[in-house]
Amino acid sequence: MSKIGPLDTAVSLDSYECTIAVECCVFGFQDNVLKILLVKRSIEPFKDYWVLPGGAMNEGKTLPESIEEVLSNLTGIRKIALEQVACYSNVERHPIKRVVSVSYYALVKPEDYPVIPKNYISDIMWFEIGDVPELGFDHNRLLTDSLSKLRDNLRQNLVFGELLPDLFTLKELQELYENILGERLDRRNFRKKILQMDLLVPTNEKKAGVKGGPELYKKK
Amino acid sequence: MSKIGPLDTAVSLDSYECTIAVECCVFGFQDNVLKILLVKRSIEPFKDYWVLPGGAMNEGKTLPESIEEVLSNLTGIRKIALEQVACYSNVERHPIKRVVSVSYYALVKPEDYPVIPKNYISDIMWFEIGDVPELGFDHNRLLTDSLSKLRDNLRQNLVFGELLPDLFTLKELQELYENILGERLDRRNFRKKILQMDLLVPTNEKKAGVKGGPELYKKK
DNA sequence: CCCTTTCTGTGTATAAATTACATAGAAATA
DNA sequence: TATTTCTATGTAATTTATACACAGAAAGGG
Repeated sequence: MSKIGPLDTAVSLDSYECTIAVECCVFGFQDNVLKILLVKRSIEPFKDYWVLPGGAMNEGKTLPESIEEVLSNLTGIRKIALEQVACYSNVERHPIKRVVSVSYYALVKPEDYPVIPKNYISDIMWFEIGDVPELGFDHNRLLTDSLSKLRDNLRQNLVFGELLPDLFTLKELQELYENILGERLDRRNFRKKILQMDLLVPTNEKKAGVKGGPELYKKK
Repeated sequence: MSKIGPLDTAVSLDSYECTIAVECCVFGFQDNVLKILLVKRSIEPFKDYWVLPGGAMNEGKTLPESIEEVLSNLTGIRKIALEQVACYSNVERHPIKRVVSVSYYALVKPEDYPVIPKNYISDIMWFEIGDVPELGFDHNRLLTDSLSKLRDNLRQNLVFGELLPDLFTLKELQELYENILGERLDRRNFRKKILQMDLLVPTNEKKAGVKGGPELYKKK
């Protein structure tokens, strides 16, 4: 095989190599607000800054597999649905070395995943979306982009992953929508629209402890 | 700085590194059909296969900058609007070494860019979207994904880049839409919808050589 | 136990957006 | 100049989205 030039599709054996990182916006829904899982770094750079959980892609693993591993190591979160958002390649986005990051988002039920800071993380916490501080690296940007993508997906389909319990009322679902989209919705129109999507099944059970005795639904 | 573990956001100085490639779906519109620019490889792997133009990300350049360089070297195409599509990381997607690819798409006027095969490319050609052969690597998949994204973008906004000349008739625009979306549209409804977007300006000029004397428009 | 509160569940009228569809006029061609 | 083939345009019908009010169910307090 002769010398390989820049036009060749990335086959050059001496082509420039670079660290690839995966970062994940883990969204949760708790106390009736949309939250995001952040971790606090105990090392430089950006020591004591909050950032999105993430880490380097591993040899022999795909990006989604690497994300799963990172999240599993950190939070016990496993087997969650991930959605790829974008790829970030600014040269100076990491102060020490060149890192290209691929971001994903995931939707989980916080109560299913008790979180404990491990490794080089000094703290881990769910933040309300409105209360997110200045993050390390360019992670505010990643979060903004992920939230936009989540909103788009929610508007177009009925995708809310594991943000709700298995059984939920239509009101709970509506509040989830309102929180993510950041706008209020009409109750009757929302019910009409959601039900005619034909993706929910009524269980004929009523939610206890709530006035009016609302019906519980589950995903089809 | 102490030893750095997997949870750290890609700061480890000895973290796994990997070649990153950029691949671009360059769409053009010619002879009234949507086309895609493909190049034929003259080296292994996938020698004599058609693939999307692409190449390794360069040290010190972002991904969009790297794409620009690759395309410029190959086709003279410069300063085009790029849209990021997705990132591909299957371990075995390149038969020789691990390569993670980030794909983009671009929309150009083929007549503006005479293409000549250079470097390790033995041929270069515009293919009709319906006539694309089996491509090297996983590039059929990349192409499919880019086309989906283009369709989505076209449906939602009025984005057709440089696929048309500066001045064009509404009929030409409609045919572009029909070609990309793969469906026929009603002429009157299309005109109504497009014009009320308020993104086109009439020029009060008529296109010569065409019966009916259709008005020429340009982008606002 | 009953009264009050607060939630659920439902329908209809209106407005807005989308779709279907036909004819008269302008430019080219023979 | 007659014919062909294209452009330009409006309206009615349908579908979709929005606004809105009241009766019944469960909980809580006295």
